Formats: sequence, structure tokens, C-alpha cells
Amino acid sequence: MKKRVLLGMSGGVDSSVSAILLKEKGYEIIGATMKLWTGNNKIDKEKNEKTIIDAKRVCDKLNIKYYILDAQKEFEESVINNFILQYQNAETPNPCIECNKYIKFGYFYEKAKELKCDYIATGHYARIEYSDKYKQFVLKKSKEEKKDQSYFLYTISKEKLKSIIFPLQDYTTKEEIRKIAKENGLEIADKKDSQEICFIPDNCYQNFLNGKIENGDKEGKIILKTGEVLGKHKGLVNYTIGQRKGISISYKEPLYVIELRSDTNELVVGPEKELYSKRLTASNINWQIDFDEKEINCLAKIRYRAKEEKAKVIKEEDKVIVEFETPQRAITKGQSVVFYDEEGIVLGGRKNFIKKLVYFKYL
RNA sequence: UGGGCUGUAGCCAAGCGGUAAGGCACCAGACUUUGACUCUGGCAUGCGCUAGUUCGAAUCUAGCCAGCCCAG
Repeated sequence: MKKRVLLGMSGGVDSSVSAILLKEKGYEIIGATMKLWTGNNKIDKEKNEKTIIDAKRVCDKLNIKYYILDAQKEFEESVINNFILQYQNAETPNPCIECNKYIKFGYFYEKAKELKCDYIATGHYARIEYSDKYKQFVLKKSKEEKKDQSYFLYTISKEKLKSIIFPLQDYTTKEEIRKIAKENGLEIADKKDSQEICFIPDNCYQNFLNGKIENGDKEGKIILKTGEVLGKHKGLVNYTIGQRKGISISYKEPLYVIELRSDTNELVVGPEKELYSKRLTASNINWQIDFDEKEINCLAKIRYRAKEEKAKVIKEEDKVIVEFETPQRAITKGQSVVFYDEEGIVLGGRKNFIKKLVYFKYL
């Protein structure tokens, strides 16, 4: 009896090649695209239609079933609302992480059960393997280091890992994936990698938030840590910690956003060295590996595209404290910290929620 | 009104007779399944104005204009 897989398809190279690979391995595949967001603008509509056409075409070619799943309500309730809420709280959200948690490995996972599927699969760049060390299935970094997306996946509960397949996990480069797409005559082989927030068509989140955040675009003071006023900002939603562009103040050195003070509507800026900190706290960790120890030495990553750095994770009652060996740049509320072991296995992670303001003197 | 100082790009600023450094800001690309960071490139035919000296002036001279400071 063939095992049945529900494959999430975006019409892109990665998920399409995933379909081919799963088919080669003899799975019964159901392809599915989720309708996540239907904006009332033209760009959104065209993009959605294109996604469905591209995905459907691949499924027809491979002779597999194709469904469109309507997840708009779920998407809006979890991803969009969180996105807005976090900006409201002067945080910087990472909607892709919420989407993975609630939609791709939440809603989609439930749908797979309804459809009597044994597995779900996606075109993510990450690995799931059985680990002898931990005696369970574990999530690992992709061999394609540049594209690794394990960071975005830490919210998956460990129980689900054994039911998830990442068909691309044995490949080392994106070029190999594209090559497979070409060899199989997929029109989308050269399709550009997506890299924007999917529900923001013009790549301008400020437009999206326009009017949704109370006082979000209200002008306020730009100040230094000393309190010295340097100018006016355009509303706190336009800024995030570590940001340089858009401050519009000329100074003896580049200025970066150090802090967003929503209570006083002030933007604190300063030189780069003020961005560094060795500690952060995070709450509600999703552990993918259970530890009895109170302190764990591991590698921690404070944002996508940051390097994993040596850190000590100290468990407390309802949170963890993470102490890095070297100061980290721009630890930001709303972003996530993800823990790895030396082998690249994801141990767990959660949103940074407080940055302890410890500054380091530089020579 | 006397005396002194200053005037170089949006801001700061080098240059002191040999054909306009640099920083900040800004703009454009690259990178990127968040927001950012980063990288690369662009950014004064012109140095307050007008004459003059010189082969050659932002640099020297004169006059004018503007701003600042001190004295009245």
C-alpha cells in the first residue's frame, strides 16, 4: 500500500521538484495550494492565479491530484493579526515563522489528516532525520547552507516531525534542484526565488499597515541615549532595531535605531556599538529536544541570516535566559532565537522578548 | 560704527597656486522566503559674488555681499 503525502505547492521550483522526487520514491501524492490572502488589489489577484496555474500544471504533468485549500480565515486570524499586533507593540514580527506554525504545519497538517494522508511535505530547505543521539526524529539544518530554512521551522512540535517530509533534504545546492526542474521540462525551472512577505504585494509593509496601527505613523522625536533631540521620525512602525536607512539625520558617524519607545513615541538612535548585547530572554520555548539540565551550552541564532553563536541557555520558570559568548548585534523584540547543537540539529526556540540592555565598550 | 573671524554639495569637512579628499544623508543595484544589516555603484565643470594677478586660482590681490564674535 502506497503511503499518501499531502504536498504543499507554491508553483515555485522547490515545491515542484519536491513533487517529482516524491513521485520517484513511490508515494501517492496529493498536491495542494493554500489560498492564504486575497487582497483586493490586482497584483495580489494575479499572483494568486499564477501560483495556482503553475502548481496545477506541474500536477497535471505528473498525473497527481491537486486541491486548492482555503486557509484565508486561519491565515488572517493567526499570521496577519499577529503581524499587526506586534507592530502595535513596537515589535518587529517575522510572519513566516507564524505562518509555518499556524498554517503550513498547523492548518495544513490537520487537512492532511482529514485527507487520510500519512505525511505532509513541503519544499523547505531543512532536514528531518532519526537521531540516535536523541532517540527521536530531529529537525536539522539543510546541507544547502545558503538556503537553510530551519530557522523558520523551530515552532514545529516534535511529535509532528515524524510525519513531515522535506524532499529536498538530500540536495546540497539550489542549482541541483533547478537542474531537476529543467530535466523534467518544468516551465518554472528558472522562476525567481520568492523573498517578500507573501501578503504584501508591493513589498512595502508600511502601506499594508497604513491605518491599522493606532498612532503608528504619528511623528515623534528622534533622540540619542543622552536625551539630546536630533530630529523627527515618521512613526515608529517604520523602524526596527539596528536599522540605518531612513533616519535621515546626518551625523559624524552612521546612526542606527537602538530602541523604540512606544510609551513616549520616541525613537532612540546611536552609533553601531550601542547595538551590541550579550544577553536576551525569551519565553514559551518550543523545545524539539527535551533536556533535564537547567543549563545548556549550544549555538544560538538571533535572526535569519545571522550566524549561530556559542551561547549558554539557562532555563527559568517561564522563560530562558540566553548568554552569548560574544556580543550580538541588534537583538530585537519580536524576532526569534533558535538553538542548535554542533551537528545543526534544532533544539528549540522562541521569540526574543526582552533584550537586556548591557552595552559593551569597544576600544 | 570701528576691530577680528568665517563663507567648499542637503549637513559636517579636507585643501592653502597645479586642475575639488573624506564622513553623514540621499539615490540605484546586489544579497535576502520577516523587518533589518552588509556590499557595490552614483552623487559640486565647481569652491559667497565680481573683477584682477598668473601658463594655471577654491587657494594670491581688490571691491562687494552674508553670517558670527568683540568693542560701543
